[in-house]
Amino acid sequence: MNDSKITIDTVSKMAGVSKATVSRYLNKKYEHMSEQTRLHIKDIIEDLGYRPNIIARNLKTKTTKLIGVIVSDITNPVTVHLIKGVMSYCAKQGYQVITASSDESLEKEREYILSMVDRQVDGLIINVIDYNEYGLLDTLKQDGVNIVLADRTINKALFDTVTTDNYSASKMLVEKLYSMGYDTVALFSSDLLKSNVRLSRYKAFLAESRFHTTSDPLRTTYIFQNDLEDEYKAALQDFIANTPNKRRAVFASTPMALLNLVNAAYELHLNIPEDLGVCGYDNLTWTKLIGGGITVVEQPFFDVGAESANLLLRRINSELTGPPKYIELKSKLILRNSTQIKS
Amino acid sequence: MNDSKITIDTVSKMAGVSKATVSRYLNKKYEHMSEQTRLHIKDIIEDLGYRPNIIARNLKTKTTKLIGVIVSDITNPVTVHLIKGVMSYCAKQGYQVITASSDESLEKEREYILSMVDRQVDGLIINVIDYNEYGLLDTLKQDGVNIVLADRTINKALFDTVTTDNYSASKMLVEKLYSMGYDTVALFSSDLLKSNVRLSRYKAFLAESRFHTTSDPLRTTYIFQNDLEDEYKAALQDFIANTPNKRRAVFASTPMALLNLVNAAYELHLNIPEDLGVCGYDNLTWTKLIGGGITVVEQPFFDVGAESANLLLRRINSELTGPPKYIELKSKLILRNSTQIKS
DNA sequence: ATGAAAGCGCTAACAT
DNA sequence: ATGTTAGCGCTTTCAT
Repeated sequence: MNDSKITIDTVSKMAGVSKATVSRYLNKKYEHMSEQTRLHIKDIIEDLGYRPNIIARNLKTKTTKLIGVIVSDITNPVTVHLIKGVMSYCAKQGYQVITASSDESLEKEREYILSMVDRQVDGLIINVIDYNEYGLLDTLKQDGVNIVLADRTINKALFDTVTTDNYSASKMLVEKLYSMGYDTVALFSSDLLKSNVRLSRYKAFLAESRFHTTSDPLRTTYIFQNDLEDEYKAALQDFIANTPNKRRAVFASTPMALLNLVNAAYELHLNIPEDLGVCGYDNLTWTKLIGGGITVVEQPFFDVGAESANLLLRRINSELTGPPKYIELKSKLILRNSTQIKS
Repeated sequence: MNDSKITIDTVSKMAGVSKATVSRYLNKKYEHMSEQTRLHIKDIIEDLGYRPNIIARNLKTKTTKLIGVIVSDITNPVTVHLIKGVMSYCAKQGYQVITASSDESLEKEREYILSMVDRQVDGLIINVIDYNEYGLLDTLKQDGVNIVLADRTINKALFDTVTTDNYSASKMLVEKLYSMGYDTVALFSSDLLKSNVRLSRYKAFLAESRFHTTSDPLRTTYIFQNDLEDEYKAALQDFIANTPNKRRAVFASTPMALLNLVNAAYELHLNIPEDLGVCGYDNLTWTKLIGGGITVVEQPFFDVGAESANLLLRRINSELTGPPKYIELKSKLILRNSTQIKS
């Protein structure tokens, strides 16, 4: 590949020292080394343009400084920030990242995990498939593989986990809507069974709603199995029809629901925020601009990634021992025009 | 990590054969091997749950089955499809992908490239920083590193390149607008100097416009240095004011420009498509729904990634030799409501 | 059809 | 402060 002829042997001979000394230099073990030889080796290495063979080092040290990241869908805009967070933290610590997208397939997830373990990654950060049975992960853990779960959780007691405060952020959002003056709030959610993240938001909506209204919040809860445009339109029409003369808002608990909701409002010629308050997950680029800005919950996915990496590297270096950590990072509520109540 | 005690040696002893034979089995060199030993080794390996040490293999064979991908910005929604294309193709061929995002920094790009080369990746797919001076890439190429440039180009004559038909797709779009009945088309573009991709679209706009209108197309060309909302609003106002009683359309040549344009139209209470036809790059999720759907050019980024990987792997395996290939993949024009002319 | 043995390029005990 | 040496776990010639 590069001038693979130049090895540590070449350097040691050119420098007139042993391989061991060169190796010490490479690993910055300068303690018992004369400044003279250190400088000399430095020169030789630069002259030669020598670069150590990482593979040989890996074989010897049984550590690769490679972290495997498996995400459920790399195409999801928020996932990318998670990956970026991991990469950013890892880069600082001299680790590199190998990524794979399981595309919501358990089989692929399994395959990639095994393949990464075979490659001797020092640890794994996994954005698991929902309702993973985690048999494989459990086995790997027994074998001493370091694993951190990011965003989606399986079993807090078993695996280090970093996620966001879906429940409390959703509660806070609903609370905020009522306190700003809305008197009825609906939930628009994509299929609940697919994800416990969605489930948390759903539960938060129900729990918080009961503090603010006497009517059954289930009556303004709309779940969409297939995220079809028409379903949203019908649901929104229903909500409007059932809430005449009310100050109403809709909380869309996924980005897809939010986009469909905004579109339904547009098609029904409902003005945001005059006829309808709108808010939801996540802070995607378009939410800043459309409709004069849409109120959203922003999940700190970069931080989730970075914190996952932090946890993982500390486990790897045994700076962290003991039972699994469960870390819930705080989301941010971004108030925008779409929930500016106009009385 | 895993039961690293189990090596090829363990297997060979358990099976009562030599390491060489086991190695042959692992590499599927069954030609000169009795079915009996083959099956026997298979059993032993399964019983033991043995998995070969990839690092040791890499050291010996000087090949890692690892491909490095460096993108300029992993946060860019279209970039992700490129990565996915690479991963998908590589996975099929038994290669894995190591990714890094240079975040538009030449220094980071350089650092990641070197680090990947040190890791002995078998090849590199790079979505280069614009206006890269490519000195490093050139050197690496000399040293025999396989490199494919994806999306952004440097020098067709020097590097295998896979990109999209920015010029011709943009021309086609402008042509389409006029042939559908618009009589004046404006270009909204983010800063040109940052990217030759944008430059191609700009040139295409000018070239094609001259076929359809006698007025100077530069008069309806708006370039935004900073992508500020107000710049877009002012530009749009200007365009509207200068084109009374015209059937007008705007071509936004980047996703950012498109989003800002849609927002400006909204703020100025201009209806799409009644008052203004709108179209642009790229086919992001929100363009499907907002405004009843926005006409866009969809670049085949998944295919760009897959084709890049294809080219690279063929170079690696010497199935492809000779001068650099330059491949331009066709974009797709997706006509939607936003350019439905209403006379 | 299979085995023996050398060696990939590095690190780390152990010596000196 | 530096050198010697024995591997790490594979693959691959060369024998047989």
